[in-house]
Amino acid sequence: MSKQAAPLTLVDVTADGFCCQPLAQHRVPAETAAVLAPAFKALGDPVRLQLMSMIASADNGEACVCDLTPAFNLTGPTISHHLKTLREAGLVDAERRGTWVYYRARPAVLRQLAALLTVEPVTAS
Amino acid sequence: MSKQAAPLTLVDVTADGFCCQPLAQHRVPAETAAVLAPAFKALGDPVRLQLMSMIASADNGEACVCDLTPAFNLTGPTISHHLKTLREAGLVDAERRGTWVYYRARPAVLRQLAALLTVEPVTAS
DNA sequence: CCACTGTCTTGACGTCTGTCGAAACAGACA
DNA sequence: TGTCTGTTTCGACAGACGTCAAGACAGTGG
Repeated sequence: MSKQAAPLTLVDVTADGFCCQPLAQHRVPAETAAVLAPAFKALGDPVRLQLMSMIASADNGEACVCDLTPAFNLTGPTISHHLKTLREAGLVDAERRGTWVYYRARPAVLRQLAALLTVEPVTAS
Repeated sequence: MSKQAAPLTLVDVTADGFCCQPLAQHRVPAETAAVLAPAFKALGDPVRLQLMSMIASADNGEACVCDLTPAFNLTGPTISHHLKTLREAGLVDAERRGTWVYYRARPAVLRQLAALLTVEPVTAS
């Protein structure tokens, strides 16, 4: 993992306009790559990709852990670990309301990742 | 890594229309997640993200290993390993022409990943 | 045919990751 | 207060990953 021994400073990928020249138009600088790669890495696990989708597509924009966990054949701690990974990657926010904890997606970050991957319509080689 | 012990069958993510309902609109099924997650994982390393960008943004659409390697403080084998990862994830194609090997991006796959991450403009909650 | 250059594969090493069980923590309710 | 339910943290383990050095392979040019 490319010496990411850094403390994982919870980089603020949220700030709109941080980056996101389309990857195919301008070469991504090392600094930007170091910041964005963890977000892609967080989505690089099938369980987390589904979790992210379940949270982002939830009716009221948020999903309870109690709804998420039963959807997988995994233990509570494992789901909690994956959610922590998504949280540390800046992809979701967590909020405790009474007994349950609710997770909410951060659309700005998703938009940035999408913008980075955007490719011209056809380019016709 | 979530039992991805599967042989990594070089899934044909290329076929347009394979997937890619926006992640935030419809819950991603497990099957789709299993196919797409490796692509995100491949982009989850700063070096590979830069390699991908250098290849995708290259002038004639392709980049020679001889141009890629000197851009990093890494040995040839290491770069080769990362390129193999991108290849196995279906993100790039390789072609040998004479002495040099050229890598070329696969825009269709990038478009699919971008589509998956696409979020409504603002949603205004 | 034989060197030489460029690229890839192999083998090895330390680190990180995904998973679980057990235990700790936070709120709700009686 | 005490107990119960839901969630996270801790400790541990097998397996995967990133990196390199050494060797193998492919093409070029003498």
